Amino acid sequence: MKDIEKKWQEKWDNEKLFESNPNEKEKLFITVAFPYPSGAMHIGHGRTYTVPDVYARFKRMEGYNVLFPMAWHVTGAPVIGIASRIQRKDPWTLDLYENVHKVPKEKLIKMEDPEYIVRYFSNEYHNVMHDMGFSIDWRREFKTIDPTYKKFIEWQIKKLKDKGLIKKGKHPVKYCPRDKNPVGDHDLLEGEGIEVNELTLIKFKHDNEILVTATLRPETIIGATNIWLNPNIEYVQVNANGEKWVISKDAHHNLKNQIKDLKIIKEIKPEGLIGEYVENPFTGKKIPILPASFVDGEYGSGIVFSEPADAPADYIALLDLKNNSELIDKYELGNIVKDIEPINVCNVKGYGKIPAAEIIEKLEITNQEDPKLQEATNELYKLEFSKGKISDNIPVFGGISVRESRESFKKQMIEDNTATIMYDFAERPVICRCGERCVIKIMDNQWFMKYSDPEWKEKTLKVLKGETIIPTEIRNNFEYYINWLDDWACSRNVGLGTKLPWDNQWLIEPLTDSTIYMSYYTIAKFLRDIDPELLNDAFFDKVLLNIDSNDILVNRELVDEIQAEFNYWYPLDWRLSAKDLVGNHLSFLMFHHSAIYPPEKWPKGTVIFGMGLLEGNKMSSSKGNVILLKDAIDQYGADVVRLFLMASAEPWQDFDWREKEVLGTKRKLEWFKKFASRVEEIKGSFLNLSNIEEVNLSRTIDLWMISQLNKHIKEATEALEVFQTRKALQEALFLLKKDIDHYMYRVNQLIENQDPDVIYVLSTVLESWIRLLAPFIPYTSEELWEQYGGDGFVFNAEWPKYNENLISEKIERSEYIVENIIKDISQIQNIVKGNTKKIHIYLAPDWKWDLYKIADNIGKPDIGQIIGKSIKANIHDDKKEIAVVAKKIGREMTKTHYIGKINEEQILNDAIDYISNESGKEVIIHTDRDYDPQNKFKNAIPYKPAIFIE
RNA sequence: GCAGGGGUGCCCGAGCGGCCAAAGGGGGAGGACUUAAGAUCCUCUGGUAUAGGCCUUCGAGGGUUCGAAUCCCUUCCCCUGCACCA
Repeated sequence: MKDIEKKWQEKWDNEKLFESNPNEKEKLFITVAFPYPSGAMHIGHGRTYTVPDVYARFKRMEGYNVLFPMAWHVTGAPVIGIASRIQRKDPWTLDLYENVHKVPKEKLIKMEDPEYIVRYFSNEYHNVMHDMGFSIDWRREFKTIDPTYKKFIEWQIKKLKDKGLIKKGKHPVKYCPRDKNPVGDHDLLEGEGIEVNELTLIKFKHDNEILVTATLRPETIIGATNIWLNPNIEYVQVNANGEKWVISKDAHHNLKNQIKDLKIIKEIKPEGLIGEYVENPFTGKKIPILPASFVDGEYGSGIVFSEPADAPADYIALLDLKNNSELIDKYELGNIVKDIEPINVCNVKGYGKIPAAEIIEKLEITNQEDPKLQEATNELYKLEFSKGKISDNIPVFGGISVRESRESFKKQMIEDNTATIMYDFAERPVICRCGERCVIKIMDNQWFMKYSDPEWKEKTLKVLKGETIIPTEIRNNFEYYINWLDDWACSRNVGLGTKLPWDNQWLIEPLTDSTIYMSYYTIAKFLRDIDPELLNDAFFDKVLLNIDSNDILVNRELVDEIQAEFNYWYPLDWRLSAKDLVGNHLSFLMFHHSAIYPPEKWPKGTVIFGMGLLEGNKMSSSKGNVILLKDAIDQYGADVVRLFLMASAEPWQDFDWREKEVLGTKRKLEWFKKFASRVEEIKGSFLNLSNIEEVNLSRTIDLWMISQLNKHIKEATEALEVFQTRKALQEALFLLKKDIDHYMYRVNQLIENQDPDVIYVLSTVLESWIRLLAPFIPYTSEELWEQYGGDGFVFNAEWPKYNENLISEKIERSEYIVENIIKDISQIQNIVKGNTKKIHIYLAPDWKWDLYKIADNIGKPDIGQIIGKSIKANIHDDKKEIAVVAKKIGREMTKTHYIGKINEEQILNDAIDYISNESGKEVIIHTDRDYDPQNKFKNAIPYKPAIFIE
């Protein structure tokens, strides 16, 4: 197995079969999203890259000049994190890379260098892809940190900036203060998937300082009855742009990343504030500061205002306090507390004036420490947000939906400088892998791609409109995402990558640097030999956009050649990628193509992939639940892996790697090889497939086999055209094999006699079959092709053509009738259980065929009409019998379509030995009622002869 | 919550108005071959029936139709994505 793989790899490489250059043939350019090589390649990746390879090989056999390139996306931050974790000897990371990614120890220590990591894995990817037999033109391979590629990216980003599609702004990110880095979910020890909430900070004046409260519901400011402080946590006074804010100490830890120069002035004792009054900035009303234990110092600002009508926590805290005489006495709050009552703010169906009170009662919450409080808050929050309205008694906003009013309140208060925005995690804790508590940091001076720009969106939708999307359902997703995409932060301050040409402190974000790189493939083989310094904007303007200038530094002839190559291959015919990239990468691709290229260079098709499962569970490197592709190849062979991956699911469906089924696939492949040698064995001499002796077939079963072959070729071809690899293999391998099994079983006797027709049929099947499977199992196919006299490489062979004339419905029906008779006989024998000797088969007389035809013309089982027309046509004398048969045919016709009269007598005589063998009885065929002791002849109808067993 | 996609026989999955008791795998049962095992091939794998039939089934309920797994409505459940991350 290994030997054969090595043998063909060498031959393919030596012949440079995969190197594609412009020629007179029709071109086809196909790419898959390039991998980010931060780990070893597993079988999930194997599927991703096998699909385009199969398609590329198929299309080459169809006569296209196909370009299938590959490169490595190494820009970005993850490897930086990995490298530093390896440097830190983080046990989890070391274990992952040693045991899951199987990096040898001596290489692992070198992975303290992020560039080494991507070098190591891209190299490994390359080798595994080579072993898989992928027909990649490796001359065009590159990494996204190559100096020449960086030049291309600089050109691209400048183009977008010139077009006004990039702007400055700021954005909150999850951030680790110790690593001084933004963190993604994969960088977290705890808190994966936790969302970031936008909170409104509302400022309540207290003397010369401001108590800053945080809320998700700024509209409830109208119903604020008091402020809650937690006497058990630490508070500080900080300087915020000249204002003196009071917030919790923990809040300062987070907020100093969001507000510039947020310096602590002094510590504040919360006890001193309790019982004091502050001013509601919206209403001007004075409200008291009161103690509450539910207030979380880590969340928001560590201070909240109380709106007991709609916030269950506020409501219960108020009750708690009213009943807590100890606390009231301690702070001397008696007079203050007793007067506080909830103020109605929202109305929502199903609740009265004080929704918070009702939900607390419903969930049986008894105090502010109750964990169910969260549930109550969430439920009411969602309900009021989606269905609530501001109460009519409230001026200006009365009757407006909660959803709308929230924005108005927020906007107005921010304008009045009585509020501002902050961000916080929806839940806690969020811990970085380094062990540090994460915060939300506002990255300012960020650069953004203006994906919100309506004109750009519109143009992008045009790109989408011109594309074929497979599967078609995904088109809706694209539309949705393109419309929904907001401005995208396209600059980063850590990671590998290209710097922003006009703002050197920033790196270009990795999804932004990989949007039109498919164009780079077409010219990469030239650029690798050119000094990057010569690759200025003028060069790319000329090559990619045909904008001429005197600034081009590269030799003009070469520039022309490069430009011609780009124009030959572009636009991209197919882009393949995984589902999770629909909302970003694949949409960005459309955005950027629309912005930079003219319509004739816009992409033409996109295919979306599903995920991989392993024995029914989600595949995941970080959880160790993967099988490395390398190991799979070693264990089963590349062809088996390819075959399984292509056969078990369509590309866009999730496939499930199950060892039992992989082994089944392996057996099928072995069967195929054996079949080839079996054909030669039957022939008894050297089998030369390029020189099959023609014969004239006459037996139904031989014609049937040829018909099936052509049918399967047709179906497989049509399926492959639209990337249905599973369906294609279903036809080209499994169903065809089933038919071959059946055929060989049927002609068993003839095989022994070396019947020339059978040899012809089998040779013809084999010859087409090897070509049919060549895109899927290239090694096996080349080997068999060579062994049985194929011409040249099967790689270059012509894709098998089906002959529509050889696909015959009547032939197919004939075999169906034979099989049905055998099935019916066995069924009857099962029921009667008696001793039987002979089987009589009665064929339908001509007039019943006429009747079937009349019924078919009517088109539906309308018995009355069938009888009427039949009598009128005078097909038979006995009108009663016509009625009986019409009823029968009426029932049958929906199941068995009329396909014209066929010669049942000949068909059954052809198969009489077979039927007799299968049933173990003597078989007699009758065309009349000469011998009909049980009156069965009358049961015979077309396609369904009557049976009598005696 | 919003958006998209699904629920099919023991399991995975095809089918998306009548050839549907429902392709193809896997698993199971029986048979042929073999000293045996494996591999391979054949048959069966919803129920029932002494003549090829009948009955029940494609998440649940209702409807359209001569006819529904397939179309429409209602309902329950599951999966994926929701961004600054490749």
